[in-house]
Amino acid sequence: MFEVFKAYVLKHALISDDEFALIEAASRIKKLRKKQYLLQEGDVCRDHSFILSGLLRTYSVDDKGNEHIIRFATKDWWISDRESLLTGLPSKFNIDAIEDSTVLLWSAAQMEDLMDKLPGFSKMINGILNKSFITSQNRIHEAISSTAEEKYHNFITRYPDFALRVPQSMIASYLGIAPETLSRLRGKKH
Amino acid sequence: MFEVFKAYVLKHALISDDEFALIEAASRIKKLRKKQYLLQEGDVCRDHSFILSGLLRTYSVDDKGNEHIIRFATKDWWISDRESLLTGLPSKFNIDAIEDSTVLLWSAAQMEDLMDKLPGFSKMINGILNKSFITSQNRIHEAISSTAEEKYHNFITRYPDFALRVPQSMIASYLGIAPETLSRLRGKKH
DNA sequence: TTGCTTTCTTAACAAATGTCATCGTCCTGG
DNA sequence: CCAGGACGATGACATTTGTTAAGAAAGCAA
Repeated sequence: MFEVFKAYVLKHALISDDEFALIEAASRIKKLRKKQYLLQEGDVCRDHSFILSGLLRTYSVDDKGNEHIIRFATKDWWISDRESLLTGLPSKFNIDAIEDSTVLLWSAAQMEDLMDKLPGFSKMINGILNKSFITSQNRIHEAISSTAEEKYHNFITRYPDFALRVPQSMIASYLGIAPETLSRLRGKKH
Repeated sequence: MFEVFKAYVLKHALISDDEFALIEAASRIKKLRKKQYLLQEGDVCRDHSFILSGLLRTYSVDDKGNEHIIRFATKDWWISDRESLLTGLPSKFNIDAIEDSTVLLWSAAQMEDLMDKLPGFSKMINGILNKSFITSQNRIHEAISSTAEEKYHNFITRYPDFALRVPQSMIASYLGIAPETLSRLRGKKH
């Protein structure tokens, strides 16, 4: 399974076999069944996770019991609560598996160590962080400037795969609208 | 004016005087009058900017001429369009000065060079990027899970300074609501 | 299969927000 | 100093969205 990760890294950086050996030695593998938590609200997030297979989501639950999905993540994506990871404080978010999944884990300390020892790896990780930030900015832009219909259209255009693998109520949650509203939008002619 | 930047950096990293000399040599200073653009939609963003004084905003303008403010930024904050900076493609956003401002600039190439040569500086910049990403995630969370009233309340709590220096119509734009809606929310008792 | 759960749709109504227009105040540039 | 513009408040009305409830269709487990 580590091969999936290796193939991913080689798309972004030049890493030698010796370096991969270090990275692999510091990693753990974890299998998750559907609905299983990778991180639960109130716990401290201790690991960076890379998804080898499956589909996960990050979400919060409010006072009324409503779930709010911050993001979905699938093969070749990273997932964690960076805030909890950085501060060591309990997480506000849950991460769980929407489908049976497999992830690679590195503790914060291990990741820090790897990044100090392997500049190429560090540069890659920070490049990914930069792209993640850009994606976030664009999502914020969309959230404040688009109608619900536009948001939905953009979602299925940008993530056609998720649209097939995820129930519509979760898409509504991701977009910040009620599931009934999404159902109505879909019913309308364009 | 470079002293403002130096004081900021020393709060986050250990940088020697020699290193500061390098950083300063690569920088340019720019003064902006109120309403002056730092970046205009359609232009390529070429610089990382650090704000020495004043207040700026990043925003887009839609088909109907409505402005949507992605973020405000003031002294000791960085501002740029990271997407345009990374890709070299024209920016979707405008950045302009809400107050007379002064900024320090580094071109993308200069910044890259500095980060390669100065690991401590690089680590600091990436640490800031990490925090920016966390802030973005929290804003996304708020956008999809809070009412307009909660968003406004959070804004004035988190950024009391901006609430005083920025017209309410801009706050409304930042929150993604019509200025009339914000005016009504304010009119209501808490 | 059968029964249970999940998912999605639809309807009726309430609440929130947007749009358009008007008005008064402040303030600032000429 | 004055006039025009920016800013904010408010009202009337339209539109969108949330809420509650009910039911149909599909999937899943015993």
